[in-house]
Amino acid sequence: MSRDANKPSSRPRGAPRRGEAREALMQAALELVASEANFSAISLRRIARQAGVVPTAFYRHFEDLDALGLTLIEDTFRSLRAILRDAALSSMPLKGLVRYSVELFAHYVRDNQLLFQFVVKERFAGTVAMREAIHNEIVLVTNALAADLARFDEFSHISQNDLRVISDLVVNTVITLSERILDVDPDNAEDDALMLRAEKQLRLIFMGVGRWDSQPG
Amino acid sequence: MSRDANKPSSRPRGAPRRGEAREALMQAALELVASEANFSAISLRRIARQAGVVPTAFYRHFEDLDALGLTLIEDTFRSLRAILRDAALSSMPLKGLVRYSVELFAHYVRDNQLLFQFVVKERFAGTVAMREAIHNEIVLVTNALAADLARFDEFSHISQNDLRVISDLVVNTVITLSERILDVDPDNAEDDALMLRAEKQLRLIFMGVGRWDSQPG
DNA sequence: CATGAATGTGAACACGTGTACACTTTAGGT
DNA sequence: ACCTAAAGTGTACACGTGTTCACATTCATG
Repeated sequence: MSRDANKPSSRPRGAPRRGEAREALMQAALELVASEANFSAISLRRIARQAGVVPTAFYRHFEDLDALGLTLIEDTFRSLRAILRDAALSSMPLKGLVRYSVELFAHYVRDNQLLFQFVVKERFAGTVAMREAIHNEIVLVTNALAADLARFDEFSHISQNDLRVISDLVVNTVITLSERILDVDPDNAEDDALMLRAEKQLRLIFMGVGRWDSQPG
Repeated sequence: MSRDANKPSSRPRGAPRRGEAREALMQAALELVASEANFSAISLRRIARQAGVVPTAFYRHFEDLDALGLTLIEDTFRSLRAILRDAALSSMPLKGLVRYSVELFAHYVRDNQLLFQFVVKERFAGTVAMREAIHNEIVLVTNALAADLARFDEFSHISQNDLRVISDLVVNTVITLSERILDVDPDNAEDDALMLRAEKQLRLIFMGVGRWDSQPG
């Protein structure tokens, strides 16, 4: 709950704070999407109301709702890319990497609940532009993972193409994990079980890699 | 005595005209969802218009939009369950099962494009009731797969719980495949590549199973 | 045929919507 | 201290929405 009441006319003849409204609109959209079905079910006016802003003010910051959505998606993945870069996963021993990665990711998803909930919902139900944006970002992550895996001796017998196939499977498994974490009641200890399951699945995949034969044809 | 003896289907009391409008409404909803972002972005009136029916007629067949959506989900999975049952996958040799299953499923998804597109979009962006319905159906499929896998000698060393973990991974991989098939241009030969990738991923998983050790702790 | 339930119809209502417009206020560079 | 572009505000309009209500039609069954 915000401290000032949701009375729009209580503002002293104009809200001077700069750039604040833009942030407020984005946050409002996230909150509403989290409490409703999805983004397309929410109106511009509702977002403005939730942000404590007059409807027409929206246009000062975004061309339309689509632009807002794209900005949120961009923000999410910019932040995620930073996390993955700083984690420096490729400089770790493969042993224990799975557990560490899963915990890192799960933690991050929980810390950015609203953003990820937005992305999960819009991945298939969003506008064409949104869907494409999300898809492209996921492709980037998958490629980065493939490049990281290539540095491990355990993957030296895997062709570049197969590395991408494997990374794709890993990324999908992690995406599924995050979808489930977000579906669970926030303060629920149940997502330990979810993490354990994902961890098992990833270890299973890596076991398969040991027997995998990347020969042409 | 009544003379409706040779009528196989006992219609409800009164004069239920052929459920023509009901079918039209469902089909209209599917078409609109396929061409728009998702279900919540479509109004009752638009569905009625597309179905060639007056708005108020909607209420003769469904309590509200949610009920329509739930019916579509139910239909999709009823049909899918039938396919999987008739396929009798568990009576096949494990060898070649992967390729066969992938092709069967891909074919089926393409044949029921609109239905699956609906389910994919509503899986995370739908109403709570819809999301739960879809989730429950997927759990059923996963359990059935686990039971099927248990019959193969190759899985005899796997604990029941791990069988579910593995089935879960397999189901998620297949779901991802269908999402991608639906994203692709319908008459595009590109989904052969998608099927090949999914097939590789499933074989990788089953390779891991060979080395998997289901011991407690 | 007559009945009555299922089904179809059109008018009406109260309301939320996106957005254009003209206006005021603010903040930062000069 | 001034000027100007950016940000904020209230009004207004045309339109689509869900849902109600009373009425018309259909048609298997008694």
